[in-house]
Amino acid sequence: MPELPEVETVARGLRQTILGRRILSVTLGKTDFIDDPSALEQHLPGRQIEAVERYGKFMLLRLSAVTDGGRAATNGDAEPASLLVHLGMTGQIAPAPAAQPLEKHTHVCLLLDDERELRYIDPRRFGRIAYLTKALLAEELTGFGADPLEVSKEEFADRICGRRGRIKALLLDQGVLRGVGNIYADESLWRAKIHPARLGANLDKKQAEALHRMLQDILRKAIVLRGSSISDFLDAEGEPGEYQRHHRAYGREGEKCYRCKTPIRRAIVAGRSSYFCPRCQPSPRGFIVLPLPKRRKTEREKITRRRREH
DNA sequence: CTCGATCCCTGGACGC
DNA sequence: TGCGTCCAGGGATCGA
Repeated sequence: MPELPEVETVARGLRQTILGRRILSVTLGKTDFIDDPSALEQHLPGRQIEAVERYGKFMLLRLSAVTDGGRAATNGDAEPASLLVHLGMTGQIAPAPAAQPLEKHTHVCLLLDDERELRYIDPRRFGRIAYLTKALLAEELTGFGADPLEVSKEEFADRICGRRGRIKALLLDQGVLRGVGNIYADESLWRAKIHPARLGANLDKKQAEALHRMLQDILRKAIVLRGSSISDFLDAEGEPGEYQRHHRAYGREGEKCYRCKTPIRRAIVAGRSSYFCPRCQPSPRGFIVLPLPKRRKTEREKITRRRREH
C-alpha cells in the first residue's frame, strides 16, 4: 500500500522517465475513481509534463499551458494545470511502450510524444485521479498536515500532544501529518516503544521527540530502499521495494520482537490492524487486546511468494 | 472533537 | 474443482 516512501519512489521514477514529454491523447477505461473524466480528455492533450511533485500520498504532475493559441484561449488551457494522482491501495503508474499490450485493470493511458504511454493500473480503484486548475489545486491541498520529513520536533509535538485521539489515529490522520500510513505508523511506534492506543495528549515531550526522530529515520531509510513491497506495490520501473525486510512490527503477528523476543501482537486501533510488542510498547490503562481471527498467511509469506513469482 | 460503522473494490486464501 | 465467504485497507461520509 503506497505511503509516503512508496509515492516518493514512484515520483522519482517518473521524474527520470517522463519529464518534458508532451501528452498527445487520453484513453480511459473505468472512470469511477476519476473526479471528472471528460476534463482529462479535454484538457490534457497538448500539455507538457514539467514537474512531478509529491504532496503527502498525492503525486502532482505539473503540466504546461497548451501552446495552441486558438483552442487554449477559449477553455482555460492557456494556463498551467496539474494532474493529481493518488495510488490508493493498489495503484501503479508507469510509462510503457504504446505498442505493448495493456495489463488488466489499466484505466488511464496518456499517449506521450515518444511512442510511450503513461499508464495507470489499479485493480481495486481505491486511488484517485483529477485534473486540477490552479484554483482547484489550491483548494485540494488545504487542510493537510505537516510533511513528516520536514516537520520540526517542536511542531510535531504540538500536533500530537494537543490532541485527544489515539497516537495511531493521529499518525494516520492526513490533517495532522501528510503521507503516513499503516505500515510506517506501526514501525515508528515500535521503534519509539509507544503503544498505538496511547492518547496523543498523554505522551510526554521525550516520547514525542523519540517518535518524531524514529518516524523520520524510518521514512528516510524506506525511501532509500524504494519503499515496502507488500501485496501490490511496484515502483515506476515495475520493481518492488526492499524496506519490507526491515519491518519490525507490521505484519509480524506471532513472530518474536526483535528487541525482547516477546511475540508481536495485533489489535484493531483506529479501525486498522495494528502490530506492536506487548512488552516494549505497554498498553495504556484499560486497553484490552481483543482476540483476533488467526491469520491465514502472514504478510511475510505473501512477500516471499511474490518474489518467487518474479 | 473523536469515535465506530459502512461503503467503495478486487484478488487471494480458505473451508467445505 | 468450484463455489461462497472473508479479508486487506485509504479515505469519504454519517450518525452517535
